[in-house]
Amino acid sequence: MKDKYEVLKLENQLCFPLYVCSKEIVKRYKPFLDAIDLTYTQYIAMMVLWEHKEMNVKELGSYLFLDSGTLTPVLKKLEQKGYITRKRDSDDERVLHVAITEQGEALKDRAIEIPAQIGRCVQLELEDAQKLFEITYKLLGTFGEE
Amino acid sequence: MKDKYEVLKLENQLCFPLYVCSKEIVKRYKPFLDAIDLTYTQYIAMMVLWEHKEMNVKELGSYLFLDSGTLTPVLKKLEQKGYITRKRDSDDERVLHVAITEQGEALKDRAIEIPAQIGRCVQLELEDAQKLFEITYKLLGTFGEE
DNA sequence: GTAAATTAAATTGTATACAATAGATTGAAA
DNA sequence: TTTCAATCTATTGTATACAATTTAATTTAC
Repeated sequence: MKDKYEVLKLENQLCFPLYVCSKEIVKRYKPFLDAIDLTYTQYIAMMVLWEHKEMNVKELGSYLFLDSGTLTPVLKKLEQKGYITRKRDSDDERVLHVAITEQGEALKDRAIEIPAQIGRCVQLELEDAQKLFEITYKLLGTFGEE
Repeated sequence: MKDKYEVLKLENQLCFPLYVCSKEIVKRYKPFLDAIDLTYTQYIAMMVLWEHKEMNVKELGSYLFLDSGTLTPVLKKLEQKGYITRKRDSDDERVLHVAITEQGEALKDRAIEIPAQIGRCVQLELEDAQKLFEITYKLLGTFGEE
């Protein structure tokens, strides 16, 4: 008879390899991101702003699945570096607008090679990468609902 | 013509949904792990020790993809709680052996329902879960090589 | 029109992660 | 055997994450 504790073995967990893959890939970004003086969290925040130019903290958080507790210090750093501005909404002082600066815009050209560089670091066949992308996005879609 | 910055859009990244899925699932462990007073990192360390009873920090780190910088405080916490012991190897004082205690062993019975509870929280079809497991483990296998 | 509820950010506290370094011990090489 | 290199754990410093709370502003109820 099978050990009833089989379900508690690390190798039988689904979350664990996901957690490791996430960490390991993020780690591989480091040398490339160091070159443009960004952390991974700062990088994904910049990605949203490269695309949308302007956004408040709440919206940005819903894109990134991060709350203000995480974003506030990240955005202050990006402001210090001159890549974004932070300004309160004049109609609703609770809301803080984050907007990309020229300097932040310029950073885009220095970042453009990163996705391909990471692609070369991560040894995954195209088919697997596509499937992984598909499944994780499907899962991610279930998180908003509660 | 397609925007050359397309590759920098958040929605075109593979790492991002992986990173979000990992975080969101780990978050879902919290209420269940709170009930047995473990954090996620403590939980996966205990999983290895439930299975192997005894192990040094280096080995444990290679199972968990964590270094001593992360593990040292985690293991000290588990020792405080009485779930493990930490003892230097008498032949090689550099090595620290971690071993499960009776109390740690007993915790296994309180944890045994957690995998099924998480399974009910995560809305993923069996086929997708299997595929995700397969791909992430394949990827994880490429990390050791460098 | 004002009290109560809600909302958005920020703050606080705890727990990871990890790079880099340090400290101690052991192994290897000469 | 003694010096140098390698190994293992711990420490330090930085940056997340997130729960819980706080603060300030706005909205809703009445």
